Amino acid sequence: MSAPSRSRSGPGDPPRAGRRRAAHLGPAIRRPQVLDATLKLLVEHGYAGTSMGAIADAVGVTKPVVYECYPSKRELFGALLEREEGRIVAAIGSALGEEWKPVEESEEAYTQGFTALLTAARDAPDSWRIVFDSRGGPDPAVERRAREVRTLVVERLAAMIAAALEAGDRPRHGGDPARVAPVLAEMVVAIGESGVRTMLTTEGAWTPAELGSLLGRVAARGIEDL
Amino acid sequence: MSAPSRSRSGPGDPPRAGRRRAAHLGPAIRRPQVLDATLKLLVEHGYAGTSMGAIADAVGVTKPVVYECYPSKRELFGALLEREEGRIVAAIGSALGEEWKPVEESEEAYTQGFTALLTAARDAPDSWRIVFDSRGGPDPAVERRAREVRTLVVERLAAMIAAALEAGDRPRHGGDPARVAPVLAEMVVAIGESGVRTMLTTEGAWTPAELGSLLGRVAARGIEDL
DNA sequence: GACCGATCCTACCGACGGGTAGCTTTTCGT
DNA sequence: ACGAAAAGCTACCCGTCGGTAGGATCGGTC
Repeated sequence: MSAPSRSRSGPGDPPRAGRRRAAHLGPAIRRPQVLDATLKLLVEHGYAGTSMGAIADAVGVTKPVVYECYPSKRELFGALLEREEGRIVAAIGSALGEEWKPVEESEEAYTQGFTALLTAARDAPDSWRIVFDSRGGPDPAVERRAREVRTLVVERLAAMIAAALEAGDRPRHGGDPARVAPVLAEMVVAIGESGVRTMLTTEGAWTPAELGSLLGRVAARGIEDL
Repeated sequence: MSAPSRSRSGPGDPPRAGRRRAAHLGPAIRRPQVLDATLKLLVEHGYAGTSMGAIADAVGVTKPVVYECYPSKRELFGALLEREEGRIVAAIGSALGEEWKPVEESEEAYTQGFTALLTAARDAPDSWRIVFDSRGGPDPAVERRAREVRTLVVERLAAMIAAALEAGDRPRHGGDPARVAPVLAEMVVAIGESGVRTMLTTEGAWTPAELGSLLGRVAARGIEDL
């Protein structure tokens, strides 16, 4: 699970165990295949542990074909991040919704949000891992982008929570909303991540709706009357 | 922040920019220095991105000296993990305490636990990162060990939460405690991690006690009456 | 002040990874 | 059926990395 090297043994680069010549599909078709393979390997072995040769093998092709799709390793991973970032942002958008619901319905709002998030996470878990769990990044620029996405999510959530805190006219115990909201936002995101982990490790024991409901209840109760 | 290469430029291995010969300290003294340097680099660049040469440079020494301390890269990282694992387990022990407090005081129990955790995390943040955020591990064996520590923590917490859920004689909405407790445990751990992140990113804006109190309140309220 | 073991350093090896040049095979239009 | 463009493949370059041999230096001892 951790040895990224392909099954090599010969002296030169090409192991070419009796693999058949790959079909002539062309860069346009190959590019998404390359990204898919890269995503999988990246999650398993990290950036430095993922070699272009291993990616080529995973696609069932040789290195120059990969380089025909992306001119360098950096650009490949940059493109990958961009694609996953798009997926994440779209999912987050639908999970958070555009408007903050009234406080009375906040539990329902959280439940819906978590459910949407968990559904998206179940359908494309690696996309989430790459952003929320990004370490050992490609190079400073790409890694920074990954962190920025997370920061963006947390900030948007923080703004929504701050608005909700201020809207409520009950006594405040937690101090200044502007100070507390970011912490709570970070926490809500963490709760979402914990849900993703739960779904992945228990594999089918929970449905997104079921788990989302549980998480939503906990999050809403924890935050209300703060 | 992401280029693990040392400042090399010459053709061979040794850059030897005008560094002075290191003092004769010996393996026994050097070993902890090597572990410290390795931990720092590991957190920054991941396993594959951390070279023995870079470690040597960080210690202010050359590669053979590092190999005098640990016979291989694998063993070095194994020893590192063992040390950090010990620190973590000790901190967790004091954070969780030995007994589960009555439900009435659960908020206080959580607060104390989080505060202890955050204090430990503040004092040795990298120890935590390496375990909770372990990806691209050294080799299957070592990486597995890292995950086991996390699993252990979550399991112990789950047992305590399950006990607390069953002890409470109030109506249950969340379903079977044995099913719900692991999810909540995962969540509490996630909340703790979010607290660590908050402390790291806001750098001094929160004290462990203050933040621990906030997190404890949220966690306790979220879980009680479930 | 000369010896000696412990310690460190220079210089190197084989393997692997990113990246490329140029040949071979497939595919497709005519 | 044939030729050329498109796509893949082999074989290689160069730099870095894990790891090692053997010479240089330090620090204490007699």
